[in-house]
Amino acid sequence: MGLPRGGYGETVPEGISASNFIRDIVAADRAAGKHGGRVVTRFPPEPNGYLHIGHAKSICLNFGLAAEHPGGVCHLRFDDTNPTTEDPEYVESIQEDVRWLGFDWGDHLYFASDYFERLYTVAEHLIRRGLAYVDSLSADEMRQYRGTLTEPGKNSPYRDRSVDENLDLFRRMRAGEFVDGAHVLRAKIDMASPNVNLRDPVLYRIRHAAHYRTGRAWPMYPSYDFAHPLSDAIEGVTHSICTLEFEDHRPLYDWVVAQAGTPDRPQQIEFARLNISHAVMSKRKLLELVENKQVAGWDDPRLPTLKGLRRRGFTPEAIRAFCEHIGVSKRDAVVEMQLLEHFIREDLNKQAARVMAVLKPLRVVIDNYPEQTSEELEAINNPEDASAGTRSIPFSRTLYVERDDFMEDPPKEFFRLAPGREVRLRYAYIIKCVGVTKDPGTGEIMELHCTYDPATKSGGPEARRKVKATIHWVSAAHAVEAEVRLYNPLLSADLSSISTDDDWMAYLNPQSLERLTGCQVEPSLRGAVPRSRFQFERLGYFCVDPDSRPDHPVFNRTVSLKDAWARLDKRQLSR
RNA sequence: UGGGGGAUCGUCUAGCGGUAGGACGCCAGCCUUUGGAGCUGGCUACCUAGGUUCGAUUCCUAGUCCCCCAGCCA
Repeated sequence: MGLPRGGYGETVPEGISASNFIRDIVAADRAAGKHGGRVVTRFPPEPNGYLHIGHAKSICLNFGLAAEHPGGVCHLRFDDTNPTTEDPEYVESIQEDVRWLGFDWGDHLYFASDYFERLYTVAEHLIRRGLAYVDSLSADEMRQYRGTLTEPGKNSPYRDRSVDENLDLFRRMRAGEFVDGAHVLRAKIDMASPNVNLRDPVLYRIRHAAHYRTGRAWPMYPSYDFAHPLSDAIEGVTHSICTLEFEDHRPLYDWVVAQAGTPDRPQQIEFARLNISHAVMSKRKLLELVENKQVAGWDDPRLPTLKGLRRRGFTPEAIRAFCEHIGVSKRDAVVEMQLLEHFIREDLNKQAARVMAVLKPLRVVIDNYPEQTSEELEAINNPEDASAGTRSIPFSRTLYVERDDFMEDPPKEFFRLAPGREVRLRYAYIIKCVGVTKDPGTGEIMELHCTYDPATKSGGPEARRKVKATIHWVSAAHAVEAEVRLYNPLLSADLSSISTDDDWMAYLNPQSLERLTGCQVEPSLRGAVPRSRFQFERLGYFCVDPDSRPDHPVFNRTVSLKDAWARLDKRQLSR
């Protein structure tokens, strides 16, 4: 399996690529020899936050496109044109996340801030050609002059300043002679345009702020609408792929790109951003969650950030498969969380070693099993992968089973353990429940007494005897105590269905995190390394959290197994 | 009421004038020492109304609904 790469000359066939409208455009352009037959894309984050799965869609699209075409390249460019929001921490984090996802930009790491001098030159060029002017309206006044969606704007009184005056003012802006907000550089396009983005957009604003890379070298900074198209042009990007909200910036993009003076002009193509049901995706809301301590941080496993998903136990392969599967279109879409879960289950089913872990332990004593002794049983590590081999697990007189696997008065659809009933202990024996010990005060079930049938041992003479259910267990004396964190949807409703955005926090699911302590896991899990992934048989996929310590293992549930019993249980069961 | 986009199973998506396909999900069954996985079968869709055409999801016209835009954010 080849990993998608951004370097020249590398092709990557990874699975089957479904067609989408952007793939079609790029392929057609290439076939037609447009852009000299090159394919150059870019992933252009602003380093002002952490990446989430929505970014993964864009990353997969851009790097994927480059990888699909011989000689294709995908750049990683930081669009760092706003010093007040950006931080090198994010630059690091974003690179780490893109790499973790499995992509490689090779030598093609760029920063818009590296182009500041060149951008400045283009701006002066625009001024000389009468295509840009220094405006001295206040922000408030500018808003008024801009008009509204239905009324045209009107020209600023400064719009007709001479080239010389503009040049002088602009140079003094650069020299730092003016305070923030005193002037801006605007493109001279059309204040009456029905597209408000064309009503003389701001190209430069004065901002006496230190930039994390250029420091105090610049007292003014280019806006996105100016820096982005030019950066694309400078880098020789052929296809500049962005999200739908930039659709009506495209005429401006083209206008700016035409000023770059580059032999080839990049083309902007827009697609719909990713939404996932019951997930918090907006930067603002994620920040709110983190700042209000509703979650443990940006890597909280309940968050759709790449760091959160990684800590949750997701694999890059599953995320890439998901991104490939959801496709690319221009419709506002909400993908169901179940689809993401499907892809992580599919991947982990193939990869993850099976182990036994009891989350809510109920003590079981096998009355007819000898005391002070134990035996080793052989267990299969992964039925999907014979090469994963086997391991041995200890069995003894006192065990733990899942409390949910016993019912004193079960409905007929329940075929696990109950008084007088038999079940198989996975890889061990068939046992029969012969007694229930309860707390005399509370009536709570404290312990089960069972008998075992030695002939039913796995591999033994009656091993093939059928019982209705097989349950997991651990030997009490050998088990390792662990903490297990279960995650449920962060939101109890779909944000897209909520009318007012203000009180979205009211929809936070108070049960989104369940911390289980006193769990009992099989001894092979002792010392499991952080981030390693397992299937806890019959329960789900779990990974070792970085919070784990040798004496205190902590597991995160990545996703539960599909559970036919849980489905039955939801419908009202007949007793 | 300006401009730019978008409407196909419950969800995501394919289709490019010729029987509307796939995936998730759901349902039923088989299998099973994970009520997992796997296997088999089934379920449900072209926003509306006109028109063009032998034939329209596709082309045309008129509507309807949804999203985005009035930062010196990106």
